[in-house]
Amino acid sequence: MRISELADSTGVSVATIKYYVREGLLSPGRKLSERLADYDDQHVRRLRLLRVLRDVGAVPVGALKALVDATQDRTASVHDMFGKACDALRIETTVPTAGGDHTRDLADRILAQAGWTEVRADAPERDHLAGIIGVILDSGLPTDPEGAATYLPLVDAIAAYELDQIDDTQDREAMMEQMVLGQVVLGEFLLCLRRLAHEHHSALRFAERR
Amino acid sequence: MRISELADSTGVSVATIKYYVREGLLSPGRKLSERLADYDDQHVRRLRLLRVLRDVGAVPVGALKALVDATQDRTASVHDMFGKACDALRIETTVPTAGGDHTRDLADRILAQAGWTEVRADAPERDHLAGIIGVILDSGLPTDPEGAATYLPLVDAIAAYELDQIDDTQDREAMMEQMVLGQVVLGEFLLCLRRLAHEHHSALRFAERR
DNA sequence: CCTGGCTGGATAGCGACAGTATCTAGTCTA
DNA sequence: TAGACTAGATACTGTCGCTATCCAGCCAGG
Repeated sequence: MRISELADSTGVSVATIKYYVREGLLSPGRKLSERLADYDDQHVRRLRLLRVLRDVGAVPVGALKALVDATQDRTASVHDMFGKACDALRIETTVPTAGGDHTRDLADRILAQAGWTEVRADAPERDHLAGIIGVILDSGLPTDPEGAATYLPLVDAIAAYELDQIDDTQDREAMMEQMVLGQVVLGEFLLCLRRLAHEHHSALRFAERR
Repeated sequence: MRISELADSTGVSVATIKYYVREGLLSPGRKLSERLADYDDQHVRRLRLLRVLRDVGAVPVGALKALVDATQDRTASVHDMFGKACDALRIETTVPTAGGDHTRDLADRILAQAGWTEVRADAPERDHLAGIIGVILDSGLPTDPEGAATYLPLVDAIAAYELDQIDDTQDREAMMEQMVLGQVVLGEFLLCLRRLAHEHHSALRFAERR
């Protein structure tokens, strides 16, 4: 398949495909000659994935690169690969590390309470969680101390269900694809449902009230 | 309080404050003279809120404007205001409306199944949900047909809990602030916990596996 | 009273990001 | 063999969220 066909069958412009190849998101086609390369179904598949991640999840190009690199590293276990995916997909929101050690401690306690014992001790996500806890604490959000207790079993159920869906008879790359799509698309799905649920419950409580 | 004090006590530069005033995110100070205006605690509060929304939630400035406008409209009910907040906070990810009526139908069915009867019939979020369902369907994500059934009670519980936390003895603006912070910060909290849970469950299943 | 720093308001500029366009020189293919 | 297409390099564009500069004018301290 030539580049123009790849463009047509994915709806991505030739210029953008070249850009993605430059950025290392997509491997160059198999060279047939100096001025001609061949692209295959893998390219179509990858390109479709990249577009979904960008269109639905607004994943930055740099994060996509990290994802690709994680997939490429054949020495890592599947779990390590998934860990890197989690790291890359945490859109880098600058949570000003307020609270310091205290919030970090609270974060660790939440992990323990949830029973998530297998999370890497140095996972960047831990710091992120601590940061968010800091923001929650000093933003005047009315959170009761048992707030986390309400969330944890629910989140655990969701994550367990999603991981359960992954078909582990496939190859590494396909599994990574499922993991990443799950993170991003189902994450968006989740937030969307939550907003709808908010609207419903807000109606029950506040409709007609000025 | 003069503008430089407002800047100091929020950590936001004077230039940025001026920019926010220009964009209508922040009301101009009460004019004391041609070249001097007075800012009060409301400004500090608003500015802190704006920064949290941008730093943690990466909410675009345009969306912040929509939020401010929704708060300002005193004729709307609290629920209408919250509805507008939901609309503004759905970061506009271009979900290519694949599937057409079919996915819209599936979306309606999910709402019915969840029992969220109070969602506006013309809520933009419904289309967004339909779009996401479209993406899920043709992205090869292994979703069993009962997938939604797993999510709905969990999401409903989370949303109900969050709305329950809102203190309705306060004024309109304070309630809006709580609602918006809840949407954004707790949304981030939720996704963060979910990533951690993914990592834990992935470890249980895939550690050491190449 | 004057001088230096701060102010509101307007306008212009900047850096990151995600492409898009153009150019070159070569290569198919009809 | 002419016209369309291609890889690769480089330059440009538009949007976003600020920053910086400029212009008067006011105000407070010496």
